[in-house]
Amino acid sequence: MNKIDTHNSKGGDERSTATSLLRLGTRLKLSRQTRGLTLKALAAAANCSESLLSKVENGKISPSLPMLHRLVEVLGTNIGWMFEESDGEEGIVFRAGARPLIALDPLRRGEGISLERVIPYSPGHLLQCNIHHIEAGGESAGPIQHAGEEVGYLLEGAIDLMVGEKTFRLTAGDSFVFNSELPHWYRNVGDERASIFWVNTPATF
Amino acid sequence: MNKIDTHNSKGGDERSTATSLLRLGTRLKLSRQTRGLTLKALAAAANCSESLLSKVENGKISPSLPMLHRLVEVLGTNIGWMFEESDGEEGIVFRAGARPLIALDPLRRGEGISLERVIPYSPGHLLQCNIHHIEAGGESAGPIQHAGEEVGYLLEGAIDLMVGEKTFRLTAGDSFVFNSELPHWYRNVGDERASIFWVNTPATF
DNA sequence: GAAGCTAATTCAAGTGACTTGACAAGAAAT
DNA sequence: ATTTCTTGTCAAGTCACTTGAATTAGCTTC
Repeated sequence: MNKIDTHNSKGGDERSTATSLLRLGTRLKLSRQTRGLTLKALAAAANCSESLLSKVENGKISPSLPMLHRLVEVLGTNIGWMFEESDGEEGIVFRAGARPLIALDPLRRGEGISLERVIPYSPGHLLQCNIHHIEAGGESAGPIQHAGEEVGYLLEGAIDLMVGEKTFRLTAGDSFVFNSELPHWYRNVGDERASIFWVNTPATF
Repeated sequence: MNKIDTHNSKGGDERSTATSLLRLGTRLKLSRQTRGLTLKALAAAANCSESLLSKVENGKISPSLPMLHRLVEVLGTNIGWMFEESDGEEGIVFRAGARPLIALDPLRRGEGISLERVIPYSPGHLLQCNIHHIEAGGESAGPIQHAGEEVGYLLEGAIDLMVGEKTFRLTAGDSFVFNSELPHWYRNVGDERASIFWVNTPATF
């Protein structure tokens, strides 16, 4: 029996099976998108077809365990996280070092960058918040533009932050605010890892 | 002369023309996306081709004034907004130690607390952001409730954060997120100053 | 162990949103 | 008037993702 959820269940169970499938799919999709991967890319990396992924993400089928395992491996999460119950009331506090870490796809989102998720995914959040860890020499890929506002605080290291036409050299403790419409990107200019606490409005992904 | 920007200019101007075109395009695109319209839909509403819109949004061509007028009309903005210089440019970066510091009224807001303003007060900000410095033994006054969402990160020290019915002990590096409607307050439980990087959506959401 | 089922997986074709390039129609400059 | 712009259209192309039919793998059950 390879699948996650048996279908021997009948009647009332069917529905909850369906929604849990969908939740799994949603999380997988989110993980993928956060990393800037396309279905094709992920399929290649996890050695399966795009089609399969599409169906899994949309809750049409449930992946086999080996399959799911390969997926979370590529995505850098763990299976547990995919099934964690949504954090109503709990999940207010997240401990240092216990937050999910996501490596970005170097080609699409930037070189040597990983995101530490501060706000877990669940629909209805007004804010998006990650700690960007940038290895020495790392930099974000091409400028990004979207609606909203960005605010951040440099926890450690030194970066050049480019916003609009200007470049700013930031060191630990410096902060910034700007309109997301302005194209922006950054580069680690120190010898060590730089970390930025970064918050922005709507998660218009 | 139908276009926005003349091309008689030569040399150095060309570049700025190009970027201003791109900015216009970006804003148009943003307006469209915010409204959830596709190129096709907008094209139909503004009576032009998708292709044209695509080019305008990508700064490949500049729309004629009548065209632009129809666009902003459908999008419900005005032409002026499309060209407004974004206020930003200045006031993007705030240096550690150079941010305005505000001592809270002990009676009304809390004991031994000062706020370091990260986002300057000015209308039109979507976010509110302060670093809360809490002296040893200090605590916020009675619980606060408002609409929106809060996210924070403990920069240094140790605090007890009370949200709803629960209390959490936080140390440096821990983070939290919660709905602003939940009553919340905090207390410094360490021997030294505690600092929290705190972001919230303004009540006007 | 073969027969039969069910559900995961694939391949190939389809769709929707956007882009690009070749060309037509107007204005502007000569 | 003719040449040279540039906006605008049409049709073809691309990219990311979906859908559907066909195949395959993994159990059950005889």
